Amino acid sequence: MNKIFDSLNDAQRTAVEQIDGPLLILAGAGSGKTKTITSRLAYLLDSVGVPSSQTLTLTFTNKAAKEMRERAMGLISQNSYPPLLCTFHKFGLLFLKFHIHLLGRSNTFVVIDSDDKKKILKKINADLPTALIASEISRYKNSLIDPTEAYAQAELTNYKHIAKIYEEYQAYLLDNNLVDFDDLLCLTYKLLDENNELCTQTSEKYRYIMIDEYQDTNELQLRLLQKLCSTHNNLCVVGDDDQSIYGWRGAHVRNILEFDQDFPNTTIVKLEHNYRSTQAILTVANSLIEHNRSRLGKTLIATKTGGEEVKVLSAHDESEESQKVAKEIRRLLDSGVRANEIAVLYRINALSRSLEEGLNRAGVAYKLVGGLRFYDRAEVKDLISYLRVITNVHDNFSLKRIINKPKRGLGKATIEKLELSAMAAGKSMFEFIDTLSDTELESLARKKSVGELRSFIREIIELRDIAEEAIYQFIDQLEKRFKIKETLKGLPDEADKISNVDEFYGLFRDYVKQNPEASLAEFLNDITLQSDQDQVEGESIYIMSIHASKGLEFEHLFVIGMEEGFLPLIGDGSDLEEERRLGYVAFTRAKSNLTLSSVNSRFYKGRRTELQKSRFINEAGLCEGSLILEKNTAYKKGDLVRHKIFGAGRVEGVSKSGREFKLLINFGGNKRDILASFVEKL
DNA sequence: CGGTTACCAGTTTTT
DNA sequence: CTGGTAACCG
Repeated sequence: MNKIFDSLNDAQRTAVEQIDGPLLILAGAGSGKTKTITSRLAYLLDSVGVPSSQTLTLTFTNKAAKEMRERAMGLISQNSYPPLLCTFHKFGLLFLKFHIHLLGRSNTFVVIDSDDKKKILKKINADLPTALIASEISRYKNSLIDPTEAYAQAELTNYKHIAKIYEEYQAYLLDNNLVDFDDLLCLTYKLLDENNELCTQTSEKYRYIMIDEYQDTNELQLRLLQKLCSTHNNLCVVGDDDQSIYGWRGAHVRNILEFDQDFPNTTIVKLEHNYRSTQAILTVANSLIEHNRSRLGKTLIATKTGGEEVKVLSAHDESEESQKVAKEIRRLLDSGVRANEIAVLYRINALSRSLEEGLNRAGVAYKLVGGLRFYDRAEVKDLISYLRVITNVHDNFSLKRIINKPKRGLGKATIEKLELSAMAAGKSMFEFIDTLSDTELESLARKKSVGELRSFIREIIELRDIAEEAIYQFIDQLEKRFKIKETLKGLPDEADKISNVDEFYGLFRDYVKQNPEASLAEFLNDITLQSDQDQVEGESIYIMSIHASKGLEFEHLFVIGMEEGFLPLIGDGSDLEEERRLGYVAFTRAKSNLTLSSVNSRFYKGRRTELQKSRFINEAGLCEGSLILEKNTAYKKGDLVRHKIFGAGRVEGVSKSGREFKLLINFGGNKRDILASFVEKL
């Protein structure tokens, strides 16, 4: 009990103790959000005596779930059974495993990822871009609109077309017993919505529900939560409206802004004490975010006073920018700062290239966070397809991916032919090929391929038996039979690919060791819901997009590309307030040092563009040359100066005029622009 | 079938 | 300038 409360401040403690009814915890950046949520869970179990099986804690990412679980387990007394703490999607998966039969479907379904989804869509439609259709279908599902409704409400022919594709896509999923990510949530909702008894029963089972990062929830998630707490309304959500940066992905900031309207009698607790950043950094972050109109309003209060001023660095172009940043980083490293305490952030990934060049030239090792995810790499997806076919030979989709890997002399046309004939015969491709005689097969494929196909079929069947009877031998047998690594030889980035394959093999072996009873199918569904968890440590600095930095913190932080058009990024669908929140998220990652940089021109999309400084620099209360590196003559806002005629004044702004600095000076209410050479520092 | 070249579009990204 | 895909020959 004391263990839980000892290190909490008053607001955190209030949040922990308020257990009944809706509770909104507005947790500012660095305010001890995870500590509060995990303490609350421990309090529920240990002090209130709620059985752990009656709690449900949901997060967005596996990483957050894992971190929270670890921290909660450290607080909870040993004798309680671990509470359910997982991602929204994992919860959906578990729920569907138990209840999907109520929709007339089998619980042997397979979860497909967005890549699979796009491939299916591409097959269905040739003309419209699949990315667009994928996101439209996702939008429909998240608004609980089925294909029939989508068609009915579509006015433009293009949308009718999309609705039609949506219908075919759904039929395809149903035929192959597949579910996509959105289905995990919308089918769960559907079950709860259509079965009152199940809804009541489920709500009564989870009497205390907590949601992390509530500002990232969408409409469907809100409605799902309303079902889940329909019998008790014991819903505690934690989030920060100022850190809502996923609007473009369907997150509704309104969910957090209007939480008390969705759940009447809400208690609101604000966590405004920031334990991460210095006062100097928080002043800048607060000043920026205050320019947003739609926010609940809170101000971060520093617990670390003082701190170095936020620096603004300007450069002529991206190569000078990265050179300057790299030089600063080099200096930090030379002064004994550990590499993993340094990070560089940017709004768009395209900015990483010049940065990487600069870092390489300065000999600074870096780790790029984000980029292509492990499970999305082609060679890893191939392996997954092998595993999927082995668990389910009827999976035509995965079969097509690997049937010619390694090459078996089958081209697009042959595969198409096989598929169509199989369809006509009412069989899956695997089954079809298996039941055909050699002569029949020869009429569909090259003679040379027939033998290859036969052995492919045989190996798959044998591997299926091995998976069932001796799963610990499975990986070795898979590699032995299909020579996966060998076929990667000679390809570009051969070493990387092979090491990814080895990594996958290792992951599989670990999984088998840890879950000896699990089947291949369970392994597959688990990894589909998993993102990159690699948090490689080592002596290198981090570079990543602002989005990827959410939830992280760094002692020394650089934010590059502070220009109009890059941050804020301007384009269709861009939202200035969300861009400002991105700036806020970026700034609040810094613990003791923050440096912003901007350039006069940047090479982007094949052309050089002249750029203006980001308005966010001004909004943050910084001005050009707030503190310019490498120039000891620079003035910054707040400096006292003396002019021969006007006397003493205070600097309010600094800008550049040719090679000189122009200062905006306030001489007792009289403001004037004056070149720096005409004044002296006091 | 499989490798080549032409062409196009081009934020942010988890599950 | 990139990277990814579609169309095109050997």
